[in-house]
Amino acid sequence: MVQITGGSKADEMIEQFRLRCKEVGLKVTPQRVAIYKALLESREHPSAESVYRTVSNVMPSVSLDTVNRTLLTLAELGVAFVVEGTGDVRRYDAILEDHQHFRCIKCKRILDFHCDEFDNIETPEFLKDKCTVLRSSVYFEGLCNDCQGKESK
Amino acid sequence: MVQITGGSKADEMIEQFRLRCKEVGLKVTPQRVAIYKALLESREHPSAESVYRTVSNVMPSVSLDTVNRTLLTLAELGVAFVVEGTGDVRRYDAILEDHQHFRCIKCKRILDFHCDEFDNIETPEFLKDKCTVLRSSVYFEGLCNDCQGKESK
DNA sequence: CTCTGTGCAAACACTTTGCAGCTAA
DNA sequence: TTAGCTGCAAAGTGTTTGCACAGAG
Repeated sequence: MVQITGGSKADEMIEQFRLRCKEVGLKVTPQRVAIYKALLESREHPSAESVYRTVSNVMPSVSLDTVNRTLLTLAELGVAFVVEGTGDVRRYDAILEDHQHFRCIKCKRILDFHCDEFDNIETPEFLKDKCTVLRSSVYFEGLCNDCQGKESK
Repeated sequence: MVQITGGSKADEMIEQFRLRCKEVGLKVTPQRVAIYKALLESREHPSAESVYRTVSNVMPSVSLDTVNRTLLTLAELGVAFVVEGTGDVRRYDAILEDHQHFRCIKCKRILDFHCDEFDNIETPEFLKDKCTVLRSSVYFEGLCNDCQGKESK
């Protein structure tokens, strides 16, 4: 849906990425640029493995580890992010009643809360054409009070 | 949709669980009951490891594998579920503009879509007291058309 | 020239699988 | 009795860490 139009827009984003790196004091290595570019061009929320395969085509010497580390770096820089919830161990819930989740990105704790207005999110029509929605939820992410104060990474 | 109302009706829920097992032809083993009970009583969306520790207290002989398998079974039964997105490999996204995600629970693919009304989800006041929300999103889960037809589990 | 970033390999953490003995029905 | 479970151990997958060398600034 969201479209990155044309190649020039991508170039522009890569330029911004370079600036952002310098701003924070990170080196602009060919690997980082290639990985960011691959992520930008991917329309499928790739896993590290998937980005690795793409980057390997243009830079066969790159390692999966570098891809992993770089993607994490990109997320820290704020030029990319981790899709909500992914990367966590599996967690279960026996509460079947409507409720929403807040997840602390530091300690990984999940807080339940409930807000009537979020109970019946309507599935957009165009989504119904593409898939069968079984569950929908509103999801919040951030820092819980316990983790908020602590500066320890 | 199984609707269970009430709060301190753990025994009642366990009874329903027994019935549900029989209904589907699953044996009601002490392990299954203990694991379901532990999950019911936990208020923190536990991981398998966490449930395992709890159950170990009352049944030291259980294995982590059984806990893992049983939790998956509970999710299939519909008496519990996997918290949205958890258990997947980490996935990244370089699109910073507002958009929402649909995730196919079978092939794990993620579809982007965009719906204005979901862009500015307001954080409930009481949540603001408990944590600092950095991101909020509306999330849909189900089967994509490609997986829909296929009966292969 | 210096110090960060990279590639490699080993270590980890979590999950899944195969199998033999056990047990709920 | 017997099909379905469980416990154990091993294998699989994804992620992290430690280290020496390479290359960006």
